[in-house]
Amino acid sequence: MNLKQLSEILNLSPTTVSRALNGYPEVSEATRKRVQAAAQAHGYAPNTRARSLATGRAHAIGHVIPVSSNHEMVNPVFADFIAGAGEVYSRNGYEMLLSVVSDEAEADAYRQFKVKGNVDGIIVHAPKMGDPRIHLLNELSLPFVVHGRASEEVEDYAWVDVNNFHAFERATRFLLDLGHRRIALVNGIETMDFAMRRRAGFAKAHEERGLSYDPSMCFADEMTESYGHDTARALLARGDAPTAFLVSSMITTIGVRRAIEELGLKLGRDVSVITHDDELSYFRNGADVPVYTATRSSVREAGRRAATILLDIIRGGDAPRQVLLEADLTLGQSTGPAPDRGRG
Amino acid sequence: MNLKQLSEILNLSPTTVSRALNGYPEVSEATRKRVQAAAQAHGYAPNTRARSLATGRAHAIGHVIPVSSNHEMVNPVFADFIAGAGEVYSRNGYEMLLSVVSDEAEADAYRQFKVKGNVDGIIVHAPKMGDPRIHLLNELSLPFVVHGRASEEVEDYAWVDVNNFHAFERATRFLLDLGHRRIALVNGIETMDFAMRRRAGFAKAHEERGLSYDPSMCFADEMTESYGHDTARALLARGDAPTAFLVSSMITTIGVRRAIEELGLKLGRDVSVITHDDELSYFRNGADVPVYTATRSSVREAGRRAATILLDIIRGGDAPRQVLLEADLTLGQSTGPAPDRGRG
DNA sequence: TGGGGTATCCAAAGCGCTTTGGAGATTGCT
DNA sequence: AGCAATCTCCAAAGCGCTTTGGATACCCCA
Repeated sequence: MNLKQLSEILNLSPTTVSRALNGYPEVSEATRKRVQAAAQAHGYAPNTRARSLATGRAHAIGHVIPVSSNHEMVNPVFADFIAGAGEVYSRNGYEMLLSVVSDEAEADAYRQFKVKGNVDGIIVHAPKMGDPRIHLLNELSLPFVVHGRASEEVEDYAWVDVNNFHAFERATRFLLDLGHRRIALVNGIETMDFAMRRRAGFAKAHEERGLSYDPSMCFADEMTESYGHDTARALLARGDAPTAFLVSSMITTIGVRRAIEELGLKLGRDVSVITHDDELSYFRNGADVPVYTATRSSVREAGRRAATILLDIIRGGDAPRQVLLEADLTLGQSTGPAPDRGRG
Repeated sequence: MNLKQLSEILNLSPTTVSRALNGYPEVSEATRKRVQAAAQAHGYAPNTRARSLATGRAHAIGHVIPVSSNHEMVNPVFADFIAGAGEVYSRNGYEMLLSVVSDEAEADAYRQFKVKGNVDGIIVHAPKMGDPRIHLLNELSLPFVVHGRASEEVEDYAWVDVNNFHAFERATRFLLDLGHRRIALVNGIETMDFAMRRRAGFAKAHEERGLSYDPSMCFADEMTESYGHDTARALLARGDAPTAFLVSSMITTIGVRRAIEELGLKLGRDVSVITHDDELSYFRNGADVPVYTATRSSVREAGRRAATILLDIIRGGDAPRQVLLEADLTLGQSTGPAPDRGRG
């Protein structure tokens, strides 16, 4: 069933049917109703490709998912981010185009999107410091929103980010307040912008109290479970073992926890842990009392916000282009006062 | 830059340029080279929408991601499955269209794909027993591959599945061999086909030894971490606590582990656990010696296989349409002989 | 009655590509 | 040399839709 066939059934021209369906005023309410009813009855919906070609708008948003070439890891937050963004897209009649691409090919993926004209805008994931993609996309004049920010970037661009600096600054302060002085930072790869900011917050909290931290207790890698385990295991074997961990992801925290338990230590008593919690749907941080003390911010909500901004840009709206979300610091069972010196 | 402009630069007709680029034989090798070079130089790539309209092939595959309406959960295996499928798509010049949709709206999402003509095929996720989508898609005559199977379905269809029955049968046998007699099954929702099959395998292993299992030790729910925790916590408090757990997902197993440790029990000694391991990229099951004894099957590989089959169907190929992957049973540190009766 | 305004509908062009059905140039063969 | 076969290339139609620029019919008022 296409437009022409439907119009023949109705004894109308394709023009009128198209206008009726798209809400143009040049058609009487009576015929509009008639057309809508017929479209419904025959299960007609305009062919996306034809409409896109005619209007020049793809009604689709592109997401480029980078797969790190070394570990072939897919960041687990993508699923939830995409779920959030997807909600907004469907509600607005947009489609989501996913491109799974290895790191190096990413820039080219954006160019392809532009040249092939199959998206109206793009969401940029996982920006690195001074990420070149921002310049590239501005140059291509393809609307985009970044999930995160790219420091050192001077150009103007739209973004949705969590205040990672502030979150980790607060978390660190909290641990210092509890008397912890040897705090390990188990961070993401620090070319990633969020990781760099978290580290800066961690450092700032020490500085402002005139304390210094041990760089040999700061780690940066892809946030897998085994990374958390192996790092914690090694650290806890040291003579000057840390009394607290600040961990950048729930998954990695699971590994840290495993190490702690293997050594017969008790979480929240012998060792304190604060994690960053993206509120992944399958990994809620406890029900009544959270299991982990955590800096918390919903990545799904971030997805919604980013999508909303992008659609607004495409429509030429004037909503704010930059959203900085503050993370909650929720108190859970994984933190406690620093144990007496006697232990170490 | 479009076809016409490029052809003007080259002093050729659009026809010739199109043919040169698409490898038709009606054009000399010399001009083909010239055309390709020019396309490269000017960064030309055909407009997807126009090409789709002309050829009637969308060069895109649709994935419908259902978001369960009650818990708003996104299955964490999707990310890895999609990464696997995405690889195959990009390699073959296909795009991936994602539709995030609540359970109820799913059937309609497929109809829309068909009517709007923006995909050439569909991957069906998370089939339920006797899933109506299979009949629907056959009726729509839209090529599709199911990730999993739908028992009670008599129609013919393409699928890629893990032998869930066999995997859980073997795992159960293994626990029985170790002397375990009270085994808890912490399963996914049992309207899901895979969950039902796993339960059947679990039952079969008992039966064939003339043993019976306690239905009050069988659970079925969305596979979150807290589900695993709360279930194990409750079970271990019982007088007839299980000595072993068979768990349907790594995430849920993390919760089970947490419960075990909270109670001061030792995994692999006091309580044995076997999990199903989808080989999620961020959650590798240990390095040298696996942490968990597990039935293991790469969901990413399943994604690759499913995508490959789908493209073959679309091209009218004749590769096998049904792939049953056997899961490995890998021995890890989470299982051991059943503890003496004395303990309970 | 007749001219201007308004409401309603339509014909045709065009979006950028592929593809059918030739046309012209070149070659091979007798 | 002359004709058919073969190489190259091209004009034009068409994919299904939107949109510009009318055309027609109807109404109101002088």
